[in-house]
Amino acid sequence: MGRQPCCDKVGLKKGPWTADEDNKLMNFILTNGQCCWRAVPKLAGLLRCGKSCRLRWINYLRPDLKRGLLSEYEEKMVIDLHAKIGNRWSKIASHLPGRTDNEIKNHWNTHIKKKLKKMGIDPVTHKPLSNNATHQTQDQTKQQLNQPLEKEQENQQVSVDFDPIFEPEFNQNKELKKQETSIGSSNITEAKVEDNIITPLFDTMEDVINGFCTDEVPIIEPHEILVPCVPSTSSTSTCSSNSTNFLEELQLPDFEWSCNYNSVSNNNDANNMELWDDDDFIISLNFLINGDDGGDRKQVFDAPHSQYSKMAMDSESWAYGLF
DNA sequence: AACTCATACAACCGCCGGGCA
DNA sequence: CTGCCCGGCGGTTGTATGAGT
Repeated sequence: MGRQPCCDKVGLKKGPWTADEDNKLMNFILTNGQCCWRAVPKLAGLLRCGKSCRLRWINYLRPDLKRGLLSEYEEKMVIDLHAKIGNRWSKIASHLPGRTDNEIKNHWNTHIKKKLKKMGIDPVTHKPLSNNATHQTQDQTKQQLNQPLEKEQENQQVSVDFDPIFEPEFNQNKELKKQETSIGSSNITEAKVEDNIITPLFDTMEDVINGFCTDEVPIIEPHEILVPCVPSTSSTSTCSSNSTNFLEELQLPDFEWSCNYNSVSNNNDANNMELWDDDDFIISLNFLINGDDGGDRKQVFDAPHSQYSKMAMDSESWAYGLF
């Protein structure tokens, strides 16, 4: 007996999502939270399969997504992590807040792979390609790859000294892992070895992002979130103000960057790892909710309070892990 | 201006593993 | 223990866009 398809494919729409579909999905998730994805399309009035909805939300609609090309620093992190754990894009993505596995995977395939090859590094093994000519470029490569990092290290006064690409130790670890697993060790052993490989990352990156990992995002209780425009008697309600700083008013849970990190993020440097800035978020949100491309950004702020209330999460939404 | 090719990225597909009855 | 459901993951494909001729 064959496996049941994830959804009834007859009559379901495929291909690029329209603004209207995005709108419906966005509104549904923001109103009801993430629940059984299979039921989402029906409930949201979409002719899509649940899987497609999930993908769309995770890879495109999630408000906490970061946009634009990966910075050099993020790229470096991806390379480091790939060297440690291979094509485990979701794991890699979990170390880069605001980035999705799909995005990283695409970026790897389109940019980083080529870059590494050009630099004489095998993108699969992260070892120098066996070509004398390429050896000459190794030092340059190392310099180039480390440059942005070193630059940032100076700024951040942190040490990121573990570079698996050029650390023989890394390959030793890898070999060790292979050996242990090939001996017929249990999954537990494998997991332990993996942990050993991954652990040093936190020792180093910890200083950079203050130990942040999306796997370890502290759970924020619903009551801890202040949502503007939800009818409230609070005198501190920011609803009444006509401030244009929507995000400030929204007080969404934010990532806690280290002070050092924040200081870097404040630069207008391309290497920054910052989430959407207010404008990006507003434009996107406005577009999604109103079908407006942001030409009249004011619309969001002038919207009636009931419109903001779409953003209000009940406890259930949070229980489902929205955001 | 029209065409071709390359590139980037969104979306799909099939498989896997965890949870549950 | 078994089978099913569901979410998640990684590989692959499809499509839009830009660059080059």
